[in-house]
Amino acid sequence: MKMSGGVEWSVHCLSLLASLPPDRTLSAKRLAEFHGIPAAYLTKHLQALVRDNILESIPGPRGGFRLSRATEQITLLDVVDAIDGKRPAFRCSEIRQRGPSALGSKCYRRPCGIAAAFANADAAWRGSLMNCTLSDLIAEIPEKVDPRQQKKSAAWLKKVLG
Amino acid sequence: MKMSGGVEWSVHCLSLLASLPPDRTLSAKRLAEFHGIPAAYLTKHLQALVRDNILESIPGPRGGFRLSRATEQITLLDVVDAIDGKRPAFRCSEIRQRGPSALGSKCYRRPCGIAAAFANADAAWRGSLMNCTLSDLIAEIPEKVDPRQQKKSAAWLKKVLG
DNA sequence: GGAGTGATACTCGGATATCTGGTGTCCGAGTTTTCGCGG
DNA sequence: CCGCGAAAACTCGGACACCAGATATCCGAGTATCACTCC
Repeated sequence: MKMSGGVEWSVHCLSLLASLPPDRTLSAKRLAEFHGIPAAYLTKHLQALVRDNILESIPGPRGGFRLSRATEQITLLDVVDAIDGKRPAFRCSEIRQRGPSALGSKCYRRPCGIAAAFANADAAWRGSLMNCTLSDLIAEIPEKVDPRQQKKSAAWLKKVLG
Repeated sequence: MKMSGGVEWSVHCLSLLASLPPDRTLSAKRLAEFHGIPAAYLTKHLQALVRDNILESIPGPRGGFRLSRATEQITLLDVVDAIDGKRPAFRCSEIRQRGPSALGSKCYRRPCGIAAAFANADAAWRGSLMNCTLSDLIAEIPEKVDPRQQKKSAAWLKKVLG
């Protein structure tokens, strides 16, 4: 079980986009350059974020992407749902309805106990992700990120925003 | 993000194995027949359970598989780890160490805040699975499974064990 | 009748194909900017 | 000097290859059983 690597890219990009002035944008090319990742593939994921109303895209020169909502209104769960899909990891294939001791389909109105247990775990996971907003992640940058890197990032931003 | 379908098969098989008398076994062929799933592929997953000391395998005629521990000592997390692997779904690729504003590798002793957030969610998920034992699942069978199916299962077991 | 022995049938176990989904890349549609020209 | 217009350059967006891991299968190694033979 592996989550798409695009989730990690997306969260880092959102964090960077949150640090630029209002109404300014960064193109997919710039975002990819900053993180050292392939631009074309990153674009694919950014489009998914646009579809879920997490980012806004501006076409043309001086265009690019910017946050569509306040950082407090963007949770990690939103990003995971947009990139990796909303379907749970465990999917009940109803094998209890197969085999020699199965009954008719009408006898299985109650959910399978095994599927329910995994649904609980999934809910706990989603709950944890839902409680972590982009704002929370940004708030802990000053204490967790090396000040020198913060300086370099700010300088890079100043240069490309020119 | 999708978990291996073998996890579902495994839990169902473990539940069935828990219901047979001590020192009796069921072969992979029988287990597959009961659940209506391909036997050869099921064998692959059962072998993984043997490797993690959840099942014991007996070779030869009248051989098969049986639980290696008490049902209270087998959690859903044990099964997931055995079948799907112990690696977390989110894997930090350390993209913070890449790009134009990165520093030397020695400056990243603290874990990435984003990875930490996902690690928390993963811990919540694992905690939920760890708290659900095979014994718990079996305990709720009488109230959740149609009595007719319980009858048919018992009859099938009696036949193949005969 | 009982014990020994060989063949047998059934089991697990690992090595081998196939296939879906994620990964990565490319080219086209659209829009804003910008440069040049004319008034 | 100012307004207009066309070309250009840069952007996003979706369509097209590639690759890894899961899915599915098969054949070989090993062992308890069973039948047969011999004592």
